[in-house]
Amino acid sequence: MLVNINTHRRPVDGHLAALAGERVLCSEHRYRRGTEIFGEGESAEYVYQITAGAVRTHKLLADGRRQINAFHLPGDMFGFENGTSHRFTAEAIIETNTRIMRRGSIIEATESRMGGTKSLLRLVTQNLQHAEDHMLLLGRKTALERVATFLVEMDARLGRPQLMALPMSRRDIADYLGLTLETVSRALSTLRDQNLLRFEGTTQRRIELLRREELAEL
Amino acid sequence: MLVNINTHRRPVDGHLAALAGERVLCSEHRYRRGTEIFGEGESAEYVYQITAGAVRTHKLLADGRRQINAFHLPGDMFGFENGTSHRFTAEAIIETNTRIMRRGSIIEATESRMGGTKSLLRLVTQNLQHAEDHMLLLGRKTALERVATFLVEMDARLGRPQLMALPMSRRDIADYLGLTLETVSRALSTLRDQNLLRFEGTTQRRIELLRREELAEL
DNA sequence: GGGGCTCGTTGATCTGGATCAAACGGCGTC
DNA sequence: GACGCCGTTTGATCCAGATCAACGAGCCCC
Repeated sequence: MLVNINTHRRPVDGHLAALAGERVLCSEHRYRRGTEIFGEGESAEYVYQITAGAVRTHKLLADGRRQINAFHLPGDMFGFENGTSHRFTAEAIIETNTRIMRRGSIIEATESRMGGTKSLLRLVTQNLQHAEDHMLLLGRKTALERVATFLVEMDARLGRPQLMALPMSRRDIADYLGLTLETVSRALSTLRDQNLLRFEGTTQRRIELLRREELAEL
Repeated sequence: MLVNINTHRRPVDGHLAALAGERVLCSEHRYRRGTEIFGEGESAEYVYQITAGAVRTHKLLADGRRQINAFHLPGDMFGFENGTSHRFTAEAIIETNTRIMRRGSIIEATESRMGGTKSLLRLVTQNLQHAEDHMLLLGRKTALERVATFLVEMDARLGRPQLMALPMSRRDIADYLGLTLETVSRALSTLRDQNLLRFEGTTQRRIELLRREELAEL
């Protein structure tokens, strides 16, 4: 991971900077498509916020089975850890820019600021809430429900665009939803056949949702 | 027959009380077996810490499918919320005593105390860490692996007793592991047949783990 | 003591999604 | 343009775990 780091002060905008205030050092960092941001077990020095791009965080079992915990999009923060080392691996799905700051700085900054605890707590409980919702999906939903839930989630997080351009592969989606890539592909085809969505062009990663309400009620 | 599962009481050394300091009001509350502590969607006024007993937190789908997020034992805290309402239901599995305090009080107390943010953050990230581990289990482990993981988790949390007295039913375990109760029962019988565990008496809820290492490496 | 619970185990069968396999484009390289 | 490499779709088959069903043990209440 030998990418140059430009350390400088950032203007207040977005969660991380706003939380920390002007006094705290943030630096920017760029990752190329497919590169690792940090690995499971590495020491956790920084907290990250995405300014552009997309990141996946996952855990691996010894035999290669992979579970993606979450996809992170611009504005999202990740890398909060309980102890001193990361509990999962983070990788850039596409070219990604991040803003990073030291864990310690965040805590200090938070303590010296009224209301800071509440905002910091909100960032972490947002991750927690997502994890809780995802456990329900993984434990109790069918393949079709999982894929529909995924589409609705991504649609909302991308701001309900006319055309949704997914950055991740079918395999990534499968590992996120606890399925195989074939099952994801079949579920998408089923939804297409039910006129709930449409593929734009031949690339299969651009999807237009045709009836959001019906998708959502799965 | 009422089994006392708190013989291995872990030091509750002041998580909630220490965090809050002496100034903050805590009150105690007792819940009978099977009663609801709070429901999904209710307003979230309090944070809870168990002093004795066991609690399950779950989400429900409209058709009755249930996913248990976590089992909470003495010393554990739960009820942290992002917004103003609970995202899941909490119920006492057995007779349970809790210490409760207002959300707001915790935040205030934390802010007025150096190092408080860090301890509070740890409590929440502990929940987050558990959720992340559980997603891997739900998304990518086999039935036998799930049950083995569950046993190892409970064993550790109960302080590795000679004899483990599980407070929860097979259905609770199944809804926690994303399985059916029959599959849980079969997995336990398989492990018994492999001499990895033994049922004590006829009640089936007292289990002695015979070879912890082999269980853990599943 | 007996009826009616609840809880757990075990057996038989079914099925949703995994696995194995093939084929199709798009894309980059030579 | 020909080739190989991905990523994706689609088809055929398989199987882990769900579902359906029976039964037994413990417990409560009358």
